[in-house]
Amino acid sequence: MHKKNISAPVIKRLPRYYRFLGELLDKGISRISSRELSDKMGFSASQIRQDLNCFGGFGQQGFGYPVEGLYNEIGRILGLENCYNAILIGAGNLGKAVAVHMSFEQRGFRLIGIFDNDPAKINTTIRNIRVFDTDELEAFCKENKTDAAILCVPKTAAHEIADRLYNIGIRNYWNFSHYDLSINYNDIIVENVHLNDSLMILCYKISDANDASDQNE
Amino acid sequence: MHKKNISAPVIKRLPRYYRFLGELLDKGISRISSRELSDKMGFSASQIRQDLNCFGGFGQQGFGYPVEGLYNEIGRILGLENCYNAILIGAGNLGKAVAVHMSFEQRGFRLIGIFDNDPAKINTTIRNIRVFDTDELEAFCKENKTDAAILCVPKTAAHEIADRLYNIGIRNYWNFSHYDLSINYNDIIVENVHLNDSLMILCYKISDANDASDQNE
DNA sequence: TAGATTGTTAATCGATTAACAATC
DNA sequence: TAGATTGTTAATCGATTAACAATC
Repeated sequence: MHKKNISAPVIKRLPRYYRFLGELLDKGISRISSRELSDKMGFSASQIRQDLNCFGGFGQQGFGYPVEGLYNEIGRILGLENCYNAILIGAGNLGKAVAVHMSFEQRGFRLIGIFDNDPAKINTTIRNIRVFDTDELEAFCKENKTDAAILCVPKTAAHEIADRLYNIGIRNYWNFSHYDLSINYNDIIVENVHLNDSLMILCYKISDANDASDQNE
Repeated sequence: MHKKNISAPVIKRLPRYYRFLGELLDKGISRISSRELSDKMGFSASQIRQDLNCFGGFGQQGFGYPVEGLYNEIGRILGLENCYNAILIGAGNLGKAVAVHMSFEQRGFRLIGIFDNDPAKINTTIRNIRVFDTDELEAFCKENKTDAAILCVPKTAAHEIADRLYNIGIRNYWNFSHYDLSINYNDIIVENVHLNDSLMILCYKISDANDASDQNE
């Protein structure tokens, strides 16, 4: 079902296709050509056809692609019909935002537990999910099948928590902490969200543009 | 000062260099070779030397790179000594997390105002910064030089807010909303943080790995 | 059928890796 | 000096774009 060895650039574009096709679907558009998609999304038509053909021939010569069929197909390729059990560690501002903000169920996940070591937070609920004491991590994961962990802890705590999660047997991570998990373990799957890095890149882009407009180099 | 036409892959790696060099500095390490950095960071030594040489010859043959000098140099390349005035729109969970969580001052920015249209939030303070009514956006930006906007509004509000910010003259955006700014304006600088996309990519990676271990294709 | 648009191969472009002379 | 490691050029690899035959 899944084709293998799809390159990282292609995979990164899939959610964007999914988003745009969803919008077209909402607008009631049922058919679209790679050329029209190109205009809307800013990828070249050639690249769109190449990308889609990694997974199969979803289009029809002379007519283009069926929006709904393609939308569903990409959802399936992404694996969104799954329901991976995820736990979130760190119920600070960021952890709370992630817990409340994300539509996990529409993205292939279910949030089954939140952990924190702040007594003021333990036993409260966020989005109807109980906040447990971090001490209970091992016991919880023994009782509840846990497929993935979301790391929203400060950098100082990340190393210890990561070791514990790894020892429990968790191998899939959504990592918001400033700690490079893949350096220490090589048999894990990590998707990083490094907000600091992102902000620094914005800073670079702005500074670079300013330098270019000031002609005095 | 800034070299021009640095490729996007190189720029994306800069914050990571900065982070690792900062750690070495904390540990009191004063000198490092591209080979050692390679082991720590997971980039090839060749790539590290290529990357750094985009900006200048910071190393010394036979000895390697001075950690502190290189750290400062990359900070300067990123433009972190700047102090761009930024406003944040949307004081929901995510906006609040971003406002509280980020060390703006160490990343070239200063957060000068937060905006929301929820009466319960207006005139409260987050991190000592006042939350203003979104209606006051134009007036505020007239009074206060505003270099960048951080968009933490829901998708439904993003389009209207983006138009208003653009009309005010703001051209630099840190975009957390699910709205593609660069489709509508072509003279702006945007750095996107699409959490939904990131979660879907994690879903793909997990599903893909599971398919590979189930041999039944 | 004629027009349109895909699927796919070939050409180009760019990024990464390898190699090595320069030099500390 | 000899050993080590950079800076930089050349070779390779991979991704994007262009082109066009297949076909709806």
